[in-house]
Amino acid sequence: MKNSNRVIVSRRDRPAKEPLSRELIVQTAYELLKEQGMKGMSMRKIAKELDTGPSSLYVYVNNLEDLNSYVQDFGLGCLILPDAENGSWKERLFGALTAYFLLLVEQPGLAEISFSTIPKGDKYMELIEYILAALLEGGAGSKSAAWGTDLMLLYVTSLAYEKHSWKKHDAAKLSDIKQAFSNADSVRFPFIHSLSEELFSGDTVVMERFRWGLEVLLQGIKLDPINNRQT
Amino acid sequence: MKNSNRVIVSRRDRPAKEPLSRELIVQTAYELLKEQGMKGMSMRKIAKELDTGPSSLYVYVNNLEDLNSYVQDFGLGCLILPDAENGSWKERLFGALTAYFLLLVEQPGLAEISFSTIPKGDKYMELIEYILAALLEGGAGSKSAAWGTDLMLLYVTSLAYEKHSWKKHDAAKLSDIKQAFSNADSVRFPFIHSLSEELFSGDTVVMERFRWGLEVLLQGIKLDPINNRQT
DNA sequence: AGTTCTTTACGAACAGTGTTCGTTATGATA
DNA sequence: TATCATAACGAACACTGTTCGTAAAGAACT
Repeated sequence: MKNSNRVIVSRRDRPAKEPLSRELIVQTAYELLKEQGMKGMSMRKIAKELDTGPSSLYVYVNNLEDLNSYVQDFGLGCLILPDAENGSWKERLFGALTAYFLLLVEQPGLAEISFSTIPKGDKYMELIEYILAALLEGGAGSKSAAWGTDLMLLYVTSLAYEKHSWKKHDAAKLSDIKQAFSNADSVRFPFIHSLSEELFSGDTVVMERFRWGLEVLLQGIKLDPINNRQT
Repeated sequence: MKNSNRVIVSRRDRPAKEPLSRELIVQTAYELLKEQGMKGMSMRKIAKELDTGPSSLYVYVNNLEDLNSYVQDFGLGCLILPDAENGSWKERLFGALTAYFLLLVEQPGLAEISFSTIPKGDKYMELIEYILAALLEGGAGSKSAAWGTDLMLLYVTSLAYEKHSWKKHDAAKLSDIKQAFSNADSVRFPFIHSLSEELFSGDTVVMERFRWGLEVLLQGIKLDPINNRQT
């Protein structure tokens, strides 16, 4: 209609543009996610990157939420779990969780996306299986192992996301909050006042605090508070 | 200009409309948050509810992030901490965290907002102070108490948010995932396969699982894995 | 070859979003 | 009564996810 006799010439610099595919879309999306976080991974920006319109993507992907799942899977592809033959069960457990945590910290977009997306990819199931196995080998009961796996993964994801979320805010506001804590009314909030250092020390020694949390969780799980609860 | 001789008649049904104020905005926003979650708490919807334009709100609030903080504080106003005189330190600790958890579960919007917003209100500081005090009374060291407080609050918020996030997805997709777990390849994922019941049981017995997690955390914190770490 | 049919591509539009700007109205003070 | 800071707000900007109708390209079949 409006431009019937238009020249059908490729609108892109590169001569033969790679045809669209879900793989290509996911890769491009992940690239944007790494660079600019979830905010930069919009349908329109992905489409622009692929030199097409946003509607073209919907051939290969149902909606953004779907794409999020695929991208999460794709990102988890970089996760390398420790060899299941070597080391004690605890070393393997901590090794896997640390690898997962480091990946989320290095790619904060992945941490971001992992919170709003229910993981259902193969790689994530491998991770669950790996941790379940380690906990069971460590002597945990069925329920403790299952709930403990959930708990540990929740911990890792939350901590990584929290770390990212705090980093997003400008340093100015952050030090404002620190000040609010150390300047806390020592009458109403005596403990916050005196422990403000410790409350924020986790910010600088991330890995130490992470490791501490793992240790806490593991010790608690091993005690199995369901079976031998001490009121 | 364009409509100079317009009739200056109140565009609203109610005759004398309450003048704007931050309080009123926050209240209205919280009402929307309770009804429709964060998605329903947009500047435009709040403005519409107050029968005005979105730009009017910016007199009393810097931006949406700011408003989120205020709304979070406002919502936390409903939190009732157990009387600090009665009961053991553990009863008070669990009482406070349970009250917080129940509030977040009853008002999922609050859980949602608590994740994207750094808490800096008075009410939240009261909560921190309360838990710090309980842990210290329970015999935790400075660092354990501080990091333990963070850990327990992170746990409560994350679990409440996770619960909400899962509920948002239609039941169809959710049972799909459950199926994916119980149908998991029993060769690649033997443990997931055999423990799929336990992995999902937390969905139905929320409070039991919540309580279990608290117990796990507390046991782990009490052991203070920093000072007596057993490699 | 010509015709049909399905898949892929994509421009335009819809209904939203947060935020800013410039102008108007209001109420208190000088 | 005149002045002036503040409050209110319409319009616009630059975004967002998603849908719809149409156009092109290929494959399959007559």
